[in-house]
Amino acid sequence: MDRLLQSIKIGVNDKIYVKDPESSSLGKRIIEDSIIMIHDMGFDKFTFRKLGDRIGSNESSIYRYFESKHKLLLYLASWYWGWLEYQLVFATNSIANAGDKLGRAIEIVTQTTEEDSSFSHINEVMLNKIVIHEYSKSYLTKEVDQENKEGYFEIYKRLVGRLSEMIAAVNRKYSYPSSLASTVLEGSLHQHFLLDHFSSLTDCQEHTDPTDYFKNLVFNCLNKPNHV
Amino acid sequence: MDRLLQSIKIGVNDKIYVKDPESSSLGKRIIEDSIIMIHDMGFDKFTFRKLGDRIGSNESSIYRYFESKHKLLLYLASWYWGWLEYQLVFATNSIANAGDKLGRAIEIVTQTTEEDSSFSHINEVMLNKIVIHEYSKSYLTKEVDQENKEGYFEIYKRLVGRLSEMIAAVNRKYSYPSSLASTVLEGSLHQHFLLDHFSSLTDCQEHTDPTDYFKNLVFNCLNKPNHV
DNA sequence: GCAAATATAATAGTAATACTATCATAACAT
DNA sequence: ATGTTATGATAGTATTACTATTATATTTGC
Repeated sequence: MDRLLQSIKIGVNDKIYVKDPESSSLGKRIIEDSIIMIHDMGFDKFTFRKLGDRIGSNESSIYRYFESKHKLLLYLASWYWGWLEYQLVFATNSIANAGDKLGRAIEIVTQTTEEDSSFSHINEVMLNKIVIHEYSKSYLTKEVDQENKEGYFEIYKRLVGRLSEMIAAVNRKYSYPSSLASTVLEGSLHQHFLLDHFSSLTDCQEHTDPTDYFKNLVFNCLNKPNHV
Repeated sequence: MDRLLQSIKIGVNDKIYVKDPESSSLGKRIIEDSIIMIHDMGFDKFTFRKLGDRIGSNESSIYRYFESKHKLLLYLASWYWGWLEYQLVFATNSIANAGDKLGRAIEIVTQTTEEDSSFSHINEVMLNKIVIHEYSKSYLTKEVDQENKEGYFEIYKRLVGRLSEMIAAVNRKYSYPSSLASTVLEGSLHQHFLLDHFSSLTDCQEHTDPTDYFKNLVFNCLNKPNHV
């Protein structure tokens, strides 16, 4: 990706944080290092105290940015989906043919994040792995309905909506565009997880990856099996 | 389901528990009431202390059966998948035609559990909801590879394997039978979750349910779109 | 350049969690 | 009646996920 990314800002719902972490250097270190730590030790073992120790700051200062580690996870996930949405729109915007557009969209949302844009403090490669391993925990809670009402999942829902519309544009008669879009997004995370931990449960490997699988799946569902 | 269920025992890996909960009445109450409590309050807020209070037993006694609440979740999930596997085999065993067999299999694994068999202390309706809301938490951990080696996910893997073979039997040329099988099982849980909490992300409702969606999806992938 | 405002740090404290350890008692089997 | 096993009661521990308070930097306005 190019330098445009340097200047765009992902618009995370401001109710997710107490103070915008993009507004200070401490905030940026909280984001940068929490990504590394959650990636390395997992969300469950990650604590604000450990993060404070690592960045040479105090636990209480971190609470000035996020009221809980759950909110921090919501923030990281929202940022990731916003970033992916940007990639999606950027890469598909100029494609006129609906089938080509959808094919490109599936590539964007299912492929492994390979490169850190290295323009920001955010390591997208690690963040992608965090989303694969931890995203479900952000909504598999008793508070999900309340938090959904407060808009904490807006970006993700918008992304599913975009994919759903691209699916519908290819075949208006297909009955399940939203279910298929949510299956591709969630299923992609799951296939990548299986690849790492349960390889017998997936056919994806070096030569066939989740992208191939999902393109085949989606275009077969839409009765355009030879499109890509 | 019939009385056969009364006498079969689901063979959960015996490394998951310290003492077999099926071997005593306290053990059975632990299972019975933990299902109700996890269903009602969610796995995160559930504790052995609260369970002890509820069943009039002591926290320390519960630890004689399960060394952690994580192991209890693994037990409940294994039991559920074993039970579902039994349903699957029972319902599809006598079907000769590969397409019919697969269709029935998809119905079994994607439909909402509607009836408590009421032969055992286990409420399958609640357990199904627990699996929808909590199953991911049993493997989204840093210990997953170790626990996988110890066989804690055997039954689930066997179930994916069975479904995968049924898929392959319908179309030997299809390249992704395992990925598709895992997508159906995991995706079904996800669609049921969306139905409850993010209805805008699914097309499943009263008249089209996850079963319809996944039958359409699978048979389209296998190029037998008119089979069911 | 200085005071006021704001941001961050340090320290302490709390209720709950997820256990472990020890000892006592109840039930059950021979 | 005795020994064995299961369960219960109590206490204790390290950690977690915070909150509260006070002190010290740092920045900003004038």
